[in-house]
Amino acid sequence: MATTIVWLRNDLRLTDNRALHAAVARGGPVVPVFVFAPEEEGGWAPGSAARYWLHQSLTGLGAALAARGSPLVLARGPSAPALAALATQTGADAVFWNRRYEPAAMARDGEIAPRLRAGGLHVDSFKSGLLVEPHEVATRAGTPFKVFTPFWRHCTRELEPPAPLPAPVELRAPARRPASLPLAAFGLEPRPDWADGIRRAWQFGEQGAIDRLAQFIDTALDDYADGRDRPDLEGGSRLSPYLHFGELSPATIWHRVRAAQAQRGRMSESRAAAAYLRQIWWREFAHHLLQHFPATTDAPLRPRFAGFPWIEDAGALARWQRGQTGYPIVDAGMRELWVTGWMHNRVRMIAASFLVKDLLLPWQAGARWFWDTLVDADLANNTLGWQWTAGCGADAAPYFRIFNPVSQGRRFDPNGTYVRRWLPALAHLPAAHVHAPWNAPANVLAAAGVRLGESYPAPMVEHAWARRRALAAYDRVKAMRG
DNA sequence: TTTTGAGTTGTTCGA
DNA sequence: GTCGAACAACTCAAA
Repeated sequence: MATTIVWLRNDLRLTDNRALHAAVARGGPVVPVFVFAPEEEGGWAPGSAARYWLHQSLTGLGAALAARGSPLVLARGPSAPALAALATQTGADAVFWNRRYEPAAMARDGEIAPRLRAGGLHVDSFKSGLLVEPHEVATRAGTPFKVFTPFWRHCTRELEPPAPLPAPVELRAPARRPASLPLAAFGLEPRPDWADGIRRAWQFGEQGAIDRLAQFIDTALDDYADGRDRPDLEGGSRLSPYLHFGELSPATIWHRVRAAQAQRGRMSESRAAAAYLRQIWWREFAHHLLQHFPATTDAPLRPRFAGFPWIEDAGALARWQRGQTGYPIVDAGMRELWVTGWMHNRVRMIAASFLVKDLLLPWQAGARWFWDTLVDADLANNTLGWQWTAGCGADAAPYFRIFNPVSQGRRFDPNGTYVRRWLPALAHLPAAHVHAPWNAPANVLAAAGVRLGESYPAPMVEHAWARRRALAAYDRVKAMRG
C-alpha cells in the first residue's frame, strides 16, 4: 500500500489535522516529518523563545506519534531535497501538508510542490490553520479587506467551520525505518539554559493546548469581556503560542467556545464568548493582511510613514528591552516577556505605545524584539499589532491615541499586583503609588525600600512632554501625501 | 460613479 | 468627581 509523507510545520497536532487525516485515510503507511529550515523563512527565522518552545513541542509530538505507531522523522533543510530524499528512502508516493500563509513560506511551498511532482510524487496541501484562507474572501470590488469590521462581518455571515477531525488512533509505520536526526541537531535549546521561566510558565504541546482551552472556558470565558484587559488576573486565554505552532486549531476553539456559549444562559456570558471569538477573527484578519501586503513585516503600509521622524537611540531601545524605562507597567510587561516568553495583550499595547510614541523609536525595532522574545511570535499577528500601534497600518490607531502608562496601569492593574509580581523592587509600594513611584512622598519610598535611580529607575522621559513631542511628529506625517 | 456611514483597545480639558 | 467634546482628516466598504 502506498506510503504518504506528512510534512508538519506550524500544525504540530494530531487532532483536526487535515493533512495527517488525509494521509491516514489513504490506508497505507504514514511518515510524519518535521524539516528544520530557518533559512527559508524570509529573514524571519524563529526567534530565541519560539525556538525553545519548538524544541519542547517537537519532543511531545514525537512521543505522541511514536505511541501511535509511526515516529516523527526529523530532518534539516533545505526542505525540497530533504523531502525528496525521505520519499526515496521510504518508497512514499505522496507528500501532504497543511498550508502556511506567511509570504516566504508560501513562495517556498509554491516552488517545492512542482519539484516534488516532477519527481513523480503526488502532492496535496490542505487548509488547516485558518478558518478562512486569505484568497477565500474579498470585498465586492474584489479587493482585500483593510478594515477589520467589514472583514469580520463578511466572514461570519454564513460561516460554520467544519467540525474538527479526530486524532488518528493508529499510524502505520513504513516497512523501512527512515533516517532521522536527533532533535538536538537543530540546536533549539538555549545554552546556557535561560529558559527556566518559560518552562515554569507553560505546558507545551497539544495536550497543553487542550488543557489550557478547557481551563479558559471553565474559569475565564464568562468574564472575558472585562477580564481580558486585566494583567493582574488570569483573564485571557493564553492560547497564542498553541495557535502559532498549530498545537490547537482555530476550528477547535470555535466549536468548543460555541458549545460553551450555547450552554450559558445569561446574555452577558454569551456576549463574552462572542467577544473572545472576535479575537480569533483578528488572527484571521492578520493573516489576510499579511498575505495581501507582504512587505508590511518591515515597511509601513501607509507610504507617508516612510518619512516619519523616528529616532535612532540604541541606549533608549536597550532600556525599553530590559524593562528599565521607569514606568512600572511598561517595565513589568517587558520583564514578564523576558522571563516567561509572553506578555499580556493589554500590556503589549502599553509597552508598544511607549516605544513608538513616548520614545519615537521605530516600530520595527519593537517588532524584532517581540519576535525574538515571544514564544507566540507570529509574523501576521506581530506585524498587525505593531503597525496598528504605530498608526501606519491598514486599520490603525488614530495618531492621537497615545497611552498614558500611569493611567493605563491604574485602570487595568488597580491594586498593582501585576507590577509588584514582576518588579520586586516595588514590592512594598502601596497601590496608590506603585504606578508612579516618582510622585510618591519620600517617606513612602523610604518605607518601601525604594531608592529611585538606584533600586528602580527614574522615568526615562516625562510622559506629558513625550506626548506633545509625538503629536508634533505625527503632525509632520499628517501633512504628507500618500 | 458618487455618496454615505463607519472605523479594537485613549487622553485631556473644561463645564 | 463625572461627563461630553475635541483631537483631524482619511480611507474603506457598501449602497
